[in-house]
Amino acid sequence: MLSSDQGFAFPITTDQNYNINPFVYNNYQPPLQNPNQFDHDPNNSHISFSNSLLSSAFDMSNCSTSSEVAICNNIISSSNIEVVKEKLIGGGENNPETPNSTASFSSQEGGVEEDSSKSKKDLKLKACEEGSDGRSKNVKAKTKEEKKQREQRFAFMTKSEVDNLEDGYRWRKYGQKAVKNSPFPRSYYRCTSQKCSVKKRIERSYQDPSVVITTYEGQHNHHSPATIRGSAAAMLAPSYSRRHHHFLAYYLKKCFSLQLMLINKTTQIPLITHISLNFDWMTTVY
DNA sequence: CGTCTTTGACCCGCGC
DNA sequence: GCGCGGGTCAAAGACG
Ligand SMILES: [Zn+2]
Repeated sequence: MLSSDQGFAFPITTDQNYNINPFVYNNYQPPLQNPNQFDHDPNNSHISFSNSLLSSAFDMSNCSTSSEVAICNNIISSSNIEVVKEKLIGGGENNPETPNSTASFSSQEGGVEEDSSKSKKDLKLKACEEGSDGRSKNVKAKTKEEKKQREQRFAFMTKSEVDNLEDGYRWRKYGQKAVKNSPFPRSYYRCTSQKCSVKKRIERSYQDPSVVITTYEGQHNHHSPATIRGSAAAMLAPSYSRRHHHFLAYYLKKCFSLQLMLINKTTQIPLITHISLNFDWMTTVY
């Protein structure tokens, strides 16, 4: 009974230029359009979320579980990290114009599940049960019809020199493979928590070596381990964000349900993600 | 000695 | 069937 099964996911479609184009489905409404809510602050060298974003991020009072927020502009900008660009986008994976939400799950072969954004009512929890037993790999991979991954996934790009970005959890690397058409390998990590099957993979962008693409799959069924030695306030401090920017980006995005498009500055190829709202982590912050 | 990384083997779905 | 590519396993190492 993993509680982590409530979101479904999607499709990571691939094309020749990008190999990540994930949509994460969670029963939420279409995003609000508040382009001005988050302004890039050039004066803040560490992290460029506006104060309004940060304050609301850590003040749940005005955040219901169904709210969604759109982020425009750069999210993070610092000397060594930068979410390249985000814009409110529309549904179609191929057509960023129309603002709408999860409708575009698109394409997926696996997509039995999804009734798109509106009919969220019938979440089919059964979807991803297989994960329970991590060990016995053999044939038990039944769940036939459901076959492969149903785990919620999302990815985002960060500009960073280091591959190993801090995100508050402990990971065990279980594989590394060469990426086609890329000089950089992709690393596979699994959460070290016993019953948690969350995975992530990290790779450097095909052509822009300064960009790291991190893809998370699944939801943690536990709190962040070290929940970082510190308080929320500490986490927001510049010195903290400098070291854990990735962590912050991860949670801030998790915090709000977002639909955003990341555009690689050099290639202009969008990366579209839809991220779910989740405040679970906050209980561990204090 | 526990924990995490390395790395080739293996598995599996898919297209030819 | 075969090969390829993505994903995972697990034995052996590295490390503290
Ligand atoms: Zn976990």
